[in-house]
Amino acid sequence: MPTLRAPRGTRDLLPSDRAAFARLERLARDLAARYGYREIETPLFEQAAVFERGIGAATDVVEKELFRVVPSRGEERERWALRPEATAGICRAYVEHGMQTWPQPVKLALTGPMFRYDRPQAGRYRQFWQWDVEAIGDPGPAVDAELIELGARFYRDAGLADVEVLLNSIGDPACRPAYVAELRDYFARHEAELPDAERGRLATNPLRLLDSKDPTMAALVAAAPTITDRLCDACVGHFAAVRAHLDRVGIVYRVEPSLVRGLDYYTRTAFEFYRRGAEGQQQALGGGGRYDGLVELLGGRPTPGIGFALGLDRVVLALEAAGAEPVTTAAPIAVVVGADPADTAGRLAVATLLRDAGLAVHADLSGRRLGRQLEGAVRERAHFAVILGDELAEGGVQLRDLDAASQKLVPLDELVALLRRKVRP
RNA sequence: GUGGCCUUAGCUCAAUCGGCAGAGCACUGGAUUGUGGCUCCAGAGGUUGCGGGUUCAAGCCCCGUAGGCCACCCCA
Repeated sequence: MPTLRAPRGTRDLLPSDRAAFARLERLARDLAARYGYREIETPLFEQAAVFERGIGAATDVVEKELFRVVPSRGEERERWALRPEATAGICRAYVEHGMQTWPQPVKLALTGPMFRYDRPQAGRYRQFWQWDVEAIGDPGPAVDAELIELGARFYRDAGLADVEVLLNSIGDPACRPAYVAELRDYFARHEAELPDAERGRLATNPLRLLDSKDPTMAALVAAAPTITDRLCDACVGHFAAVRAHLDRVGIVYRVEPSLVRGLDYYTRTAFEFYRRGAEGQQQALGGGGRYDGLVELLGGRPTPGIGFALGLDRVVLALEAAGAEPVTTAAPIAVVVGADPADTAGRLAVATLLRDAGLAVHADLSGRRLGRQLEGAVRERAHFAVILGDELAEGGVQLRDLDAASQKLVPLDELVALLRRKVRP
């Protein structure tokens, strides 16, 4: 029989990994609530058109990385895809459920797996987890700053000190087309100097040439016209106001004129979070931006919006790299062990009694001798062992304090009260 | 999609020139039938990623393939 394994680019989160994720998810949920964002859940797959129209058919995410879903029978004409990100699906839900009639802005948050068919690499998986936060219906600029501050707080509270905010404005329909045309002209004049790999982008997406990592491009990019100088008055005003708001709440950021985002729906504000010193690798810890045209693109009324997505896998990785303490799972309060290895029913009954009282209790249901059972209890980091033995005949058990290495005989019907008192002094 | 390195027990790794596949950790059991992380003993655990080839003989050499890691690309 061939070895069965998790698909390429996916992974099992074993309890220790899962505990680290759970901690981040708890933090995300708490912060979302504190900032007035409510949780939403959308399907793991959508009609492919949601992404093709929303994200843009010419983007890498849609063109190369979409996981298409083909049903084995029935509905063959449906074209579905696993979600590569959350924003498009959330905006689809906004339109579908008439959220424009809710008090604006509609502030939503989602935590869950995303899927991209890409070659796996350090910190890059085909199934990965994001915390996604969206504010739909507020043109900003204050909400832009609020959202960036929220993202920065998440990293700080998670224990990552050296996260840097990169900020840019990439214009809007009033000014970006002219800029893109100018940029295309500029690179076309220098076409001979472009590396082969980059030349194809001249026609498809000249903006992407700006964040090329090819060192031979550095001088060319540095001399290229910048969007910052070509923004229309409205975008200039918006960008300045976002910066002013960020300054006011004490967020340090770096304006990065070459920052463009890979999804077509972004307008004006664009930002990314990087570990300091790790820029340039595929080590973005998160990113987001404004998408004032997206809701309309998906069939809704013209509605502004802004959001970000943080990669939980990468945050866990960054925490490990930073030498953070591993997250430990809660130890049981007590382990029920027995002198008669065969009496699993007795141990199970006493454990159930304690669990009825709300205590976290493990029962050693193995057939091994008492010494081994106690050894196991200690290794589970339990504080107490309830030892079942001959005393049971008179309705008593030994309650052993594993930390103090002492024990005493207690009547079974006082065990719950006693343990509760010790656990919650 | 492109390139480089790698793959032996659950994990980390040995195995001389091509000559009987091993250790540590972890796991299970035992050490005078009721007491601790230690110690000692034992057990279990392998199609050496997979498929071919060369050879009397392949973990080792050759070809293919899958997977992992790293980089490009892209992004989280």
